Amino acid sequence: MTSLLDELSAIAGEAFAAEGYPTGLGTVQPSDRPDLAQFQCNGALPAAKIAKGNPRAIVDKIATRLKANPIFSQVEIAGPGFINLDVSDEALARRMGALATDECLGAPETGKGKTVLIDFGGANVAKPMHVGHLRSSVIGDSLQRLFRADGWHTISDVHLGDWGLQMGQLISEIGHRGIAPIYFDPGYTGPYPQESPVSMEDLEEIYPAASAACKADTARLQEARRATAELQVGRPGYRALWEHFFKVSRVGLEREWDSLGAHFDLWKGEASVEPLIAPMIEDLKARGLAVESEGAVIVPVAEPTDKKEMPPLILVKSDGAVLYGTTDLATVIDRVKSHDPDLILYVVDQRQHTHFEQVFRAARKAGYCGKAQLEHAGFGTMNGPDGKPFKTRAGGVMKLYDLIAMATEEAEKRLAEAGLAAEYPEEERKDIARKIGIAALKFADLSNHRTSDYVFDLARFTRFEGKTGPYLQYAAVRMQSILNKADSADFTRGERVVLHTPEERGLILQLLALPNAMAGAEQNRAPNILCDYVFTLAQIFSRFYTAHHILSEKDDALRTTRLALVGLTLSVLTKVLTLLGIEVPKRM
RNA sequence: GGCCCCGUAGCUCAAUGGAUAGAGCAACAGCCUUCUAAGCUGCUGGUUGCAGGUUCGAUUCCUGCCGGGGCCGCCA
Repeated sequence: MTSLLDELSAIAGEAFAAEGYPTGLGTVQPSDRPDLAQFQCNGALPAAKIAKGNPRAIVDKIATRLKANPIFSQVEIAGPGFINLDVSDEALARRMGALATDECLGAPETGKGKTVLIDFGGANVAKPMHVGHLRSSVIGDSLQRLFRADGWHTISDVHLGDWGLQMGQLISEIGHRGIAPIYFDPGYTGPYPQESPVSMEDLEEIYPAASAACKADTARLQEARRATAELQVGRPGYRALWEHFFKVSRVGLEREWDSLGAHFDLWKGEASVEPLIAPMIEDLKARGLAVESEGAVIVPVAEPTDKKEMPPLILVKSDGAVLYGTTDLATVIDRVKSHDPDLILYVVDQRQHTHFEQVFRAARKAGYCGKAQLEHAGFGTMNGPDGKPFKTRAGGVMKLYDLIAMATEEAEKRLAEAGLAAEYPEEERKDIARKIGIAALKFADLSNHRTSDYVFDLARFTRFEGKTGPYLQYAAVRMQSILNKADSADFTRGERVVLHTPEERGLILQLLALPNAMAGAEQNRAPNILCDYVFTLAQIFSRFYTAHHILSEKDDALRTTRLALVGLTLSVLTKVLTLLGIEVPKRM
């Protein structure tokens, strides 16, 4: 089903076309002046520019045509050439009926027949997830949900960091400690033990130690580089160790993402494309796209029109090891071959923008993209109160697990303060607190523009008042509570509604705007548009709720209409929260 | 040094080139014997960093400057 806004735009577009102007000028948008009208169309102004005519004369003609359409209850000319529009109550009620019976609640079908592959999560093997992984996980998962809801075929891939220098650092550190000598014995070729010589907890301790050792001692760094290169050319003992790292890490990572509610279709990593790398480099060399330079193999990607200097993409280092740019490029080949996507979206820190620009250019030059558009959807950092990237009090990196625990604890505090859930079973209260904590983190993260940094403030994020996740959950719970009571009283929810008041009209208009919010969020890869939409919906609902008492309403027609509005609002609210990855408890 | 992003109310943040730049928090004045007082109504708060330019119209596009962050060939 097309959205109300699209229908109005089409009507206005026809009017412009009939006067000899481009259809696109008919774009109708919600009015900037709700006191004057519900909608506005500004197309007459650019039309006047095209025709070099007087906007007023054009707008008169367009308005006359629009007035002939009974969908409008008001068509007025205002200002330099704006057209203010109101839609009739009958048309709104009809639209609402259609919305209520539509399972998708009017979701746009922008992705019909198209495939998007989303690369997010950003985690590495052997490293615990920390606060830096929150944004990629939360934004990526939300985009995945949104694209799917808009009709796209979506494929998500964690694309684990499992093939670079950090692997060599781990291996050489384990060698130094003599934990598992069998993997380092050049004379031994297997089979290697089934059981991992190191646990996730071991890795969490070993990796920082290895990293520090390499930083302090260049000999150790050389050793780690050598181990990396040997792993990549397939030394059996190292490969066997690597397998253990991957398996052990995956268990821990899955647990973390489960608690965040983020899921991946594919658990591939940099190493998955290892077999593709050598042929790819051969191919690039053969075609003269890759060249040797200072002992390394590079792909120059600078273009004459560049204003900024664009360093080449380094495929093979002078020590023979490959880099993440190499695996990223090979991954494009793999993804195009396996899924033939229309779009590959990389939800990765904004600071890696240049890196992706290099990889994308190399992929295009080599013709590896198929029909896929490659796009980096970067994001800003989560900062502490000092405006610098978030740290623990001690100045270290906070683990994601600890962050979630902190949020849950804060949520429990808030519940106690508000006197909510006090008499519920312990287990249920814990579950509610967990859902609130996650909602607080996610909504705070997603409601900021993707590309901007934001300040972490847990006390603010977990409030039940204001623009927060917990507030929206509470709003949903209370709507559900009204509906439960209505069911107990055997009240029916109307199918045909009769709109009478400004509060009812305001609510229905916002409900009907859902498809546009979804389309806008998709187009800009911007979940904050959904956050704005859903918060505004809750505000408008509050106004409606305050103005009209529902369960005590004596007039059956009024009560059924209003119950229908409550039901529909709850459906839309829940749906948008789901797109944001936020769960609503049954009660609070 | 070069390049990229950002600079909006006291604070945290929004705003496809369009009317009077909006929310939340904070402050102030009202509103609960009624569906969970989650809020609602009203009020206060701005030279959109500065200076130019394009445009009928600029927070938005262009140029310069100031301030903050980031990136800049063998880490990811």
